[in-house]
Amino acid sequence: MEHLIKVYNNISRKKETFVPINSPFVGMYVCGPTVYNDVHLGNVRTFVSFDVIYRYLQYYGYKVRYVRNITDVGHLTEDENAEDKMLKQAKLMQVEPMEVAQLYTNNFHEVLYLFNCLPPNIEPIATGHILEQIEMTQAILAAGFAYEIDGSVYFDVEKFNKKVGYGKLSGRKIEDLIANTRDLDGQENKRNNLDFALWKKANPEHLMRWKSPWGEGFPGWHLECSVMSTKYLGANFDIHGGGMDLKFPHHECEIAQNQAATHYEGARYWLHTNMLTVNGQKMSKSLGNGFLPAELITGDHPVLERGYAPMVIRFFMLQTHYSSTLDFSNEALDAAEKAYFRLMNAWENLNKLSLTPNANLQDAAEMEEVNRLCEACHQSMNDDFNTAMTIANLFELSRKINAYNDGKLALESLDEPTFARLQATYNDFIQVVLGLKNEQKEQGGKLTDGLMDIILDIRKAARENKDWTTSDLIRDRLNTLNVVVKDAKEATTWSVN
RNA sequence: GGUCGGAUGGCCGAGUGGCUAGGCAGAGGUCUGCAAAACCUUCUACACCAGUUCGAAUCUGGUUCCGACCUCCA
Repeated sequence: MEHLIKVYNNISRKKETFVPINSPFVGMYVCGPTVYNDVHLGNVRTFVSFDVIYRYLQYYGYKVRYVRNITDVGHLTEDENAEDKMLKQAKLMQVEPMEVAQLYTNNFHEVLYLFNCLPPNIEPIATGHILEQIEMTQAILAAGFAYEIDGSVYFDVEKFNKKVGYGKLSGRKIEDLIANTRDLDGQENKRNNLDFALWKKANPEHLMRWKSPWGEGFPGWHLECSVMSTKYLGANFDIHGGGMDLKFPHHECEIAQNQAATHYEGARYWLHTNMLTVNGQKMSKSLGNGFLPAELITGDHPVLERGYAPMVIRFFMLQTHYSSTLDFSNEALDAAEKAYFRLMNAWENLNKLSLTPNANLQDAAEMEEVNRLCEACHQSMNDDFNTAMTIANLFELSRKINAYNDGKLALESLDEPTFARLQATYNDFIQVVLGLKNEQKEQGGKLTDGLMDIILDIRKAARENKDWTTSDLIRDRLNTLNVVVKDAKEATTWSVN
């Protein structure tokens, strides 16, 4: 049995055994959002994926320091004015740029909380690390891999490529890049189109500006991640994550900066989550084809037939491996919703079961099967955090659990350690590792429960008298209120849909 | 054009050189006053063309189609 975690490392393009630099400590850095507007669902997917990775690494026994930044320095928009996104939004809203940042940082936190993502251990913000960014720029200048022109400092990609090598992560060759870069505004004073800004001189009207050895300006986009990962995790740490779309140029530039300043590439394992698509097209802020998490929850969007609970959406996302694209459709969400409630139902059933061990009834084959499935949950997570496979294993266990609950299989065929393992594994993987919560739970309330008891008692009496008209009337009327009544053998249960 | 990644049954989606993914939907059955739930059984697969192999959907080469990145994006 293999008990080591394997991860697909984008820098080697291979699945590798995960070996922390300083076990049991693990450092993980994930690129966070730019807080100039609402997070959309694609962002949520990435952070849910890394949330599960964070959760599993901890469950596995590692002491993880999870750092996820907030980018609150704006970067260039695609329009020809090359306007800073933070500033553009601030002007639009007629507020301070930092108010924009605060507003959408709050929104970001609320959304991730809704999706049951654990907060990172450190959430550094770019504007809180201007000094460090100036220092790293100086270090890169001192190493000879950057140059200053007119109050801006640029990374010298060509020189770096000759001496160290550029393009390892994305597999790009510098000659191809030179042939293909476009001319962008505000870049005319760079030596080479490929060069990227470490520090930009601020125009007189630019609101976000800081003093530096090169005059007033603001840091380049790629720099903050190099700086903050180095500051909180060291120059050489374990995992760096982010969306696939950050692979180039963002992460490539980060690696170059890291190497120029510290000689290390930064992280040893580079993990990228794939994109969310709508009708086969990437969901992105720029394309405007995304919906907001709130819209998906309420169903208030033209392409959505109805809303889905946050946990249903989280479950839906985890049914796919993080490295595959995930396409959104009402059909897929409906299927996921049914599956999710089945899982939750089995979970409830499991926690109602209690075993009185009986050595005479124990069945070695049955115990082996349960143990095998429990083991498989670990194995599938060890295999590059394969949540889809883990969920499949949990469904196999669900079938068992339901059979025990129904009496179709004797719970006594298990001995105590096997039953305890089943309970622990099932509870842990759903709750601790996958971070799912039971959405059904929050209904009822004392008064409702009491009223339902009365109603169902009356119905029970009717059924005992074979007064099917009355019993069916009660059930049908409750149904119109979305209350579903189920007559199981022992008792009648109800739930709100 | 360059770089990278895909193509799996009605749908969503894992995985693998020979052995059931899983979920949703469909069919049959058990249970039930009926219904629901649950359980059991079951039907649809691995883009195309070559090659390697005892054996390939899984490896190799080619073809077609699709997507991402190459400008900010998770």
